[in-house]
Amino acid sequence: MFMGEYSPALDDKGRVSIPVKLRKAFGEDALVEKLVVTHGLDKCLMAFRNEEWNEFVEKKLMPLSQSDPKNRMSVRFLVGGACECELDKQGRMVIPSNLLKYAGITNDVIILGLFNKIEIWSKEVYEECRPDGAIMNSFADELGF
Amino acid sequence: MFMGEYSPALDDKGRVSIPVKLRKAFGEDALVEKLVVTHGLDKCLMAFRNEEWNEFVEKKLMPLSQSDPKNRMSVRFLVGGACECELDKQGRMVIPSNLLKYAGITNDVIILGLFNKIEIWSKEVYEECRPDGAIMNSFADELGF
DNA sequence: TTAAAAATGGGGAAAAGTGGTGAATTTTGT
DNA sequence: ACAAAATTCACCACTTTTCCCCATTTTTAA
Repeated sequence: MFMGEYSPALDDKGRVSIPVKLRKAFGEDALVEKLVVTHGLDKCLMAFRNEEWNEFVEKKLMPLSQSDPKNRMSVRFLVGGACECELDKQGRMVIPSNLLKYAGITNDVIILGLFNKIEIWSKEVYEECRPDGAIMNSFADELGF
Repeated sequence: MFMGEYSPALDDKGRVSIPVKLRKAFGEDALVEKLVVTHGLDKCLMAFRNEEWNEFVEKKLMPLSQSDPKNRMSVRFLVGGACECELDKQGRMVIPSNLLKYAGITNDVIILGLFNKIEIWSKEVYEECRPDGAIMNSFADELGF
């Protein structure tokens, strides 16, 4: 289960290092070695473990009717944008330039763990829309706090 | 499984190079050496491995009733437009000029991997209709994000 | 404070992409 | 039908990018 916020940097070679806490999120022994990265909703990227990605593609994406232009665009957005990124021995991965551009990532990065997925943001972009306590007021009751 | 976005160029000789990641998409050892290219839905071309193309033709196209004029047109569009393109030792293929014209391809190209097929776009054309995050909002629930 | 783990920076080898040349085949004109 | 020209095709060589690993710095924990 992914959780938490981290802020590594994009180095000169386009690498982002994935924190060990996230790599260990699915069992202490087996570090995550590979992530599927693609366009996220909002101006960010999302990354999945292979297992989650494959399940998602098979169950949600492949059944979509290709006669609907909107479905075709969605598949292009998600699968056409996807990249299987291997982590090097130090836990870093190279993110393709088209994805970096989409998310507006140039230097500092914010990585969020969100149960089954990871979100990757440009720090500047994320600070613009970072959620604060106020947004929770309408939810507090139904969440049971 | 094809995935990802790539942007090679059409060179002076009408060759487009297919990225190694796509050529390896169906097993590390066996690089794709040949693709069947034909008209795509929307203003692009689509390309298949022989296996996928044959299955598609047999299961979807051949059963179509030839008494329906719409079916006859579909077969002309897909089979009449198809070309078996071999890749050279460097992974490039020559695309017939009628297909280039259909897709409006003159210089820069965008290639998308979409699980069982590859789409080939003119870069200019694709930028005009490139999907963004907004298109996904209506799907978020049903896709399970 | 010290040791271990994690993050960061960098360099070298290998792979992939690109341009180009010569042979072979097809087309054209006489 | 034959020769010349043009186009196509296959492969070679160079440039660029990518990948993988080593070394150093920084952080964390004992």
